[in-house]
Amino acid sequence: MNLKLDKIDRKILDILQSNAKITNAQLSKEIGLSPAPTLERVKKLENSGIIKSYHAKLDTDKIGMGVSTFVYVTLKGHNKQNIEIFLEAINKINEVIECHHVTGSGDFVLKIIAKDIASYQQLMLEKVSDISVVDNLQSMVILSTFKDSKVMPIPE
Amino acid sequence: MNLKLDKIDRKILDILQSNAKITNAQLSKEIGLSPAPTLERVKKLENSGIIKSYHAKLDTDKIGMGVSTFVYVTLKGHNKQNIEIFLEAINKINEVIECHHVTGSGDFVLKIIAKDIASYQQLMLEKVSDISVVDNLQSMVILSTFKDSKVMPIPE
DNA sequence: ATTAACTGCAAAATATAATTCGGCACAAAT
DNA sequence: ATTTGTGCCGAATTATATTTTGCAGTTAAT
Repeated sequence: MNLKLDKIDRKILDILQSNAKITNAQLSKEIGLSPAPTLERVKKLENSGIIKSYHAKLDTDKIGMGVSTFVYVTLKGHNKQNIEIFLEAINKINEVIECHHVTGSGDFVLKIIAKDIASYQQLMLEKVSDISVVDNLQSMVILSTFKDSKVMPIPE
Repeated sequence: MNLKLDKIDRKILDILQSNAKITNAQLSKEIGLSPAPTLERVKKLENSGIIKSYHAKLDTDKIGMGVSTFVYVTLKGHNKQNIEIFLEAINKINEVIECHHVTGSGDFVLKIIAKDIASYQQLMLEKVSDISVVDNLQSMVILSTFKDSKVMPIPE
């Protein structure tokens, strides 16, 4: 599978990142090709795994999930077994929508969403703090989000 | 506009969050309705703003953006004007894909992607550190991402 | 209770879009 | 020069979305 991306491919990726629901006909116009080769390129990008998936983005306030937070987690020991225990527990919690292993004094960064502060507190107390290998938690509540672009720049 | 979501709406949102490219026919099967009312519901969800947009998710490694980081930013003053100066500068940097105003001793959390560590360093030195109102920066490199679900739970 | 208005649904008809196919042009290799 | 491969286009075909019509259940007003 050839992964080299030309200018047109990058344009396609740009457009599909910001609007996945565009029709192939419209996409082909915007990149300056006819529908057939446009579709061919999109399929190639999908099959090669460059495009991993397509997702609907929801309004968190409107679905009643008004509270979003980042949580910095430190584990009791940084060994492999503890990490596995932690990840397994985290995977079961739907409100944890992101989990990243990071460098720095802490170990993990989580992104968590909740209905409100009360249910956030409950979630943290009952589910997250409760994970045996968790040593320390530091929460930051997101007051507002100014950028959440979903469009990554693509290097040449 | 009525924003009340019933069980079927929530199921639709669940499915579209994890797979936005499903056909209406298939979606209608999975929720147990015929295509017509299914489409009607999806359109309602779109028009009411509950579904904000649709996005392709790319493989960061395959597009050559292997480095992702969280950056914790403290401004020199927490006043409105400084925040505006900061946000304006941040908005121009494509590699900054997220920017959240958060509680805590610092002010903002950024998510930044870059080709590699070298270009990340260059980006930080030349563009981010350079913003006049930035006081302190603390970077955490993402070693690996275990969860990035794109599917938020929806309360009843 | 009876009617009217509304809502959500299904089935079929229609419109739109995706996909496939055949062939042409250019480029690289022999 | 000839072959081979790649990428493109236009047209035909197939699949899908969308609209329309009408029916049934629910609610509200008379």
